[in-house]
Amino acid sequence: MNIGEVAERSGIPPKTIRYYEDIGLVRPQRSGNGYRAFRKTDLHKLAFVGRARALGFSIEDCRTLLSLYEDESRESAQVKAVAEEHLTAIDDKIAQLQSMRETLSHLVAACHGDHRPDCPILSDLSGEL
Amino acid sequence: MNIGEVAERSGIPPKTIRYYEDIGLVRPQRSGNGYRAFRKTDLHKLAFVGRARALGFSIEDCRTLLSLYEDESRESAQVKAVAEEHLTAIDDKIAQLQSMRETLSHLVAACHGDHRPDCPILSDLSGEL
DNA sequence: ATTGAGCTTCCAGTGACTGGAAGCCCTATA
DNA sequence: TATAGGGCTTCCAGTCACTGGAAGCTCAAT
Repeated sequence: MNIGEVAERSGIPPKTIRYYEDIGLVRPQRSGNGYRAFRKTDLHKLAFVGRARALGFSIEDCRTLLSLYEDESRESAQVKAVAEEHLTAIDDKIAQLQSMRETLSHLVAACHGDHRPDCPILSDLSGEL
Repeated sequence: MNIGEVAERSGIPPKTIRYYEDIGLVRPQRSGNGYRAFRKTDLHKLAFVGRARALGFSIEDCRTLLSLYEDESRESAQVKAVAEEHLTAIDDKIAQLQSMRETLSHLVAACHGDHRPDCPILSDLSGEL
């Protein structure tokens, strides 16, 4: 398979696939013409990474998860630990965003949003009490 | 004021303040010795940016908000528009994270997390049905 | 023979910093 | 007066995960 087909099948753009090769996530072979020659396992790996990325895992997490996936002597506890840590990070992020959302929505609601210059959003940002 | 004092008072690290000068957010004067000489208005601006950043506004948004703040002929509708757009972006982000959280938490709950290798997290990522 | 699509590499840019190195400036102490 | 330290300066490079673009090779079809 050439990169285009792999891109289509995995949903990952060619550029990104090349980048993943650069950083050693996949190691496709090469055909005589210099084109990358992907095997099924490469496609499989890329799809795996695509799904992990969609769940927000970092590239380093993906690397870890891939190696656990390929390690038959893994313990599921190792996988779970990675996932739980990521879940915690997601929760922290959500909490942070919700706190921003809270403040911001109050400010937006308080701003009349007309042609007049006075604005509680700017007042807040400028540190007025 | 030197950069250290401004950093302490605004809560923004010296490195970041220099960066903000680089990109033209603040334009402190210079003392004879080459040190940056911040006035009260510079400190005020930096604190403004610090609060805007804490609400998740991008640097470009901060630039816009600062210029609106300094523009006496602004209309509050302009400020509100920026804030509402950002609020929408935050909501999108939260929704995306919650969707990840949803999937991930189910997977984590389903993984027994012991010494055995079989793991529903890896199964899911590998595309098993 | 030529087009056009697809592939290759390499370089640069994104956002918003952050770390580090090399070196000047200022104050205090021995 | 020498020196030690801390603070300041600039510049370069790295972060994360791509993404865009340029120059050029390959391949299949016309």
